[in-house]
Parts: sequence; C-alpha cells; structure tokens
Amino acid sequence: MTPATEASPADRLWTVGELADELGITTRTLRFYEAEGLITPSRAGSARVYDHRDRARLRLILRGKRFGMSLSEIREIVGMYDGAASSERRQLETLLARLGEITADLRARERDLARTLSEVDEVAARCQQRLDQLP
Amino acid sequence: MTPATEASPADRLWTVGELADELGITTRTLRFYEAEGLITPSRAGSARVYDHRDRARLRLILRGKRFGMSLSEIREIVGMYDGAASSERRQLETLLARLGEITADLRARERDLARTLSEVDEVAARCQQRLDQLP
DNA sequence: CTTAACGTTGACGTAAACGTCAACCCTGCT
DNA sequence: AGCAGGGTTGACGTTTACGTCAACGTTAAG
Repeated sequence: MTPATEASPADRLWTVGELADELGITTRTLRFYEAEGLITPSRAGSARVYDHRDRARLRLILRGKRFGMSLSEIREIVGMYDGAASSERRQLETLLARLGEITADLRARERDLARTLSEVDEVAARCQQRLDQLP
Repeated sequence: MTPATEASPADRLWTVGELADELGITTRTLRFYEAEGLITPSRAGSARVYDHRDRARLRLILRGKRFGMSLSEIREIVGMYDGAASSERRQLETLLARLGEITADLRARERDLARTLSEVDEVAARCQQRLDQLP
C-alpha cells in the first residue's frame, strides 16, 4: 500500500507546467529557483524534466519559505543533502557544526512563533470575554 | 521583585536612537514602521518619544518578522490589540473569526517549521553516521 | 559662539523574489 | 498548411523592507 502523499508512482516525470500546477506556484518560480541553483532538473532536449526527487526538493524549499527562510538559507540546507555523503572528515565536521547552528536558529524561530501564537490566543480570549459581557 | 525581562521601570521613555540600539535595529526601521502604521509613538515637539507599550509592540513586530510574517500581516495583528476592546458585537465577532484564521495559519507554519527541523536532524544523523564509519 | 551629537523630513538607491512581456521553437491536431 | 498550446531564453517591471544620502533644526559642551 503506497502512502497517501505518494499518489503518483516513483518513476513519474513532470513538465514545468505540470509541476508548477501541482505545487501551486508558477513556471517562472521554477525557472527562477533553477537559475538560483536550488534545483537542477534534467532536460529532454531543451525542455525541463522533473522527477520525484526534484519534486521532493521543491516541497522542502516551499516549506522553508512559509516560515520565513530566505532562498539563500534554503539553498544552503538543500545543498547539505549532497554534502552529507562526503567521505572527508574535515568537511563532515564543518557540515555538522553548521547543521547545529541551523538547528539552533530554527528552534529560535519556533519559540518566536509559539510566543506569537499565545499572544494571539490572549487577544482572542479578551475578545471572547468582551462578547460574553454583552447583553 | 520586578521580572528579569523588565530591567527598566514602567515609566521609562526612549528616543529613536536609544530604542533602536536596544532592539538591534536602525532608526530608519523605526521611522519606516511608523510610516507604515505599525506604531505611533508620541512626540515631544517634533521628536519621537517611545514608552514601554511602544517597546512591547515593537518586540511583537520583530518576533513576527523572524518567522516570516510580512509587515502587513503584522499590522493586522497589532491592530487587533485595539479592536479587541470594542463594544460592538458585530465587530467582535468578525474579529474573533479572523483571529481563528490567523491561528490556523500560524499553526500551519509551526508544522512546516517542525518538519524542516526534523529533516535537518536527519541530515545531521546521516552526517554523523558517515563520520563514525571513518577510521 | 560654534561645533558635535542627536533629532527631523524628503528623496533616491537597493536586494530579494518573483511577474510580465517579447520573440522564438516544437508538436500535435484538423 | 496552419494554428493552438505547450516549451525556451532574455529583458525589463514590481513589491517589500529597508539603506543611504542631503539639507535642515535643537540642545549640550567647550
């Protein structure tokens, strides 16, 4: 049984237009991300061809954007997926250190988000309270 | 005993420069936020004077920015602090509904952030595993 | 009294992340 | 043959969130 998130087979391929539609973005955005070095789809002649790994990478990118990561931060992270396969100790060590920094940064954002959420809840509570006091 | 987050008395006042320094931003940013209707400090002649409520509002704004809220989204939320004191049922109801939408949006971002965090953790784990396999 | 260190407004510049053409090339109908 | 509907690469426009002057006013010190 294939998981619900994987409606399409693992060997499915997409054109720019198809993938853009599925991800809810424009083809311009896909081309822009490619120009920025975030993805590198293969080509059929001059036409871009995206596979399931490109798609997964894109979903990671879009998720990052939703909570405020810049494209250059995202580029660094997606680049690490490749770097983690290295066999040079030095590189693995600096990579691991950087990953620690990134994790700390993300946790800080998580706290900021949680605090904002609780403040919004407070406003809602005050709002509800006012409503209850009305005739 | 005053809380640690409140090193300064409740009646303290700040100039633009002082507050900018304390918040780690520039005076330009403070003026920009004012022009955008996010804050409205009082004036001493033509000079801006910020009190502890302005400061709290600013900290809320900056927190929002850190996880990707736009200034217009933030403006809407800070504006609700005032609207929640309304006494018109209609307004309180629409406000409460909007607060629900905002909460849902923030929770979605929270999920995106959590998923990204766990993916980063996975990369770190793979990285560590590679390191352990080295001589 | 003037100079330094703050403040003010106004105008223009800039980086990021795309949007919006234009001009072109394939491909599959009809 | 022709044309609609995809794809391609430029190139320039736009919005957001400020940065960066310029020209000016106002205390505070020497």
